Amino acid sequence: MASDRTRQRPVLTREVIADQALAFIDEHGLEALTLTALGRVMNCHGTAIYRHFRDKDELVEAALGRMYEVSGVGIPPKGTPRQRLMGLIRSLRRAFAQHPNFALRNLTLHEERETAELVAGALALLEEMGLKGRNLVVAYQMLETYSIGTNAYDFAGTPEGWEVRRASRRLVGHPDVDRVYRDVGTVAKVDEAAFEMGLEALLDACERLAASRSHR
Amino acid sequence: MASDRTRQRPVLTREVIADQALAFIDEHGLEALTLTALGRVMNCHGTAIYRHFRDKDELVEAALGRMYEVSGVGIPPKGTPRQRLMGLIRSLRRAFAQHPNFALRNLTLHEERETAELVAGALALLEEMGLKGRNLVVAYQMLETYSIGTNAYDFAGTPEGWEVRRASRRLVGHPDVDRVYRDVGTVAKVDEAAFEMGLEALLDACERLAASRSHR
DNA sequence: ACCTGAACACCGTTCAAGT
DNA sequence: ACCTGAACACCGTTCAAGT
Repeated sequence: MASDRTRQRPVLTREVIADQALAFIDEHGLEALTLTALGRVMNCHGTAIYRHFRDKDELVEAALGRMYEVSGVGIPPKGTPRQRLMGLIRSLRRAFAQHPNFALRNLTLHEERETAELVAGALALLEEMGLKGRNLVVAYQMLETYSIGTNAYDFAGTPEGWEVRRASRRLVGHPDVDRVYRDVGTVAKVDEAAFEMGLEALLDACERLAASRSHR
Repeated sequence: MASDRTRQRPVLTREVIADQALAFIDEHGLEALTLTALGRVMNCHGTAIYRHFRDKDELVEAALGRMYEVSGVGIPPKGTPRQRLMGLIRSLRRAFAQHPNFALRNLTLHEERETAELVAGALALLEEMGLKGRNLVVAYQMLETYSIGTNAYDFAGTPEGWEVRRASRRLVGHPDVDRVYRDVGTVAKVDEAAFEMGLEALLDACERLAASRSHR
């Protein structure tokens, strides 16, 4: 119905721009995202973006929000509380595995409005596991910090960073380490095994805390 | 013995510049570190630094190295393997608590030559606990990722970020959470309790893994 | 109302020129 | 050998001018 759009430029709206920024960051990385570069991709002047976003930071935040949406981050509807909690944390990890260039950005804190319902859902699951009071808060914080922290460290700079981590490991000169890290593919596998092992251990700790009678 | 140094400028050497950069980052943050700003502090032209460092990244890396040194990061000489391992990880956490502006920088991987002996020491302690082969590598990776990841998430943007995290928590509207986060001081306390709880749980998992007969 | 183009302040980095 | 100063390319951001 649009009369004549000038040479295939999409309509500039917050969502369209955020999606383009998401694609750009996925392909070229966060450091490469420049307003003029993004404008070139969208067939518009880079400064036009300022009509829709206050500054670059707000744009990147919107792109991160879109990433959460398209990645299907959420709590699985079925299973025990523990299983559903692990499902949420694993869905977060999958999201950053697919969009590793957002891993670092997720560490700097902003007002999190969109994730508030995920937090509420996770808290409800921990309550179902028997946690309450200060124990509930500490357990939640432990899981959030573990999830965000490990995602950031494991995926920041991947896949190029795998070779760096592997080289650093072999520099140590330990025979067992040397054998495991013989090829680059094992770096991600070890990271994954370590993540799963840690996740199970932390949830064990949550269950133990729930079983203990001390709750402030 | 120096004949006449021009108005209190220290001799420009890698170590002196790195120390000044460390102090600057501690005070003003990593984003505020500009070569011209650092030059102003040191009474020299900003470009003079390029005589001693290849680029800004190399300078920041040197500052991070100095931070490790002055913070006394290391393995305590006495105790059980588990205690010594926890001592190392806690010393790392103390270092970033005192120098939070380095928390984010530690996530991007570089060739780690200086920390190689710490890695070797940690591996030796895990071996004393009975770990070997692939299990040893996975356990080590789990602890390293936990340490670096939690430090990054807990300290990036502190102390200003505490208020942001607290505001985000109260946004959820959960009564228990609301009560715990009544004042800002509790944010750091909850983070600390969560870190300790997770650390113990991960070391429990390492001991269990060592006790199991499956290795490799 | 929305976009363009020029402009501003500020980066990291290079390099010829000074001493 | 080491530092200075000018210069370059490139940022984010602002704003008057166009349509």
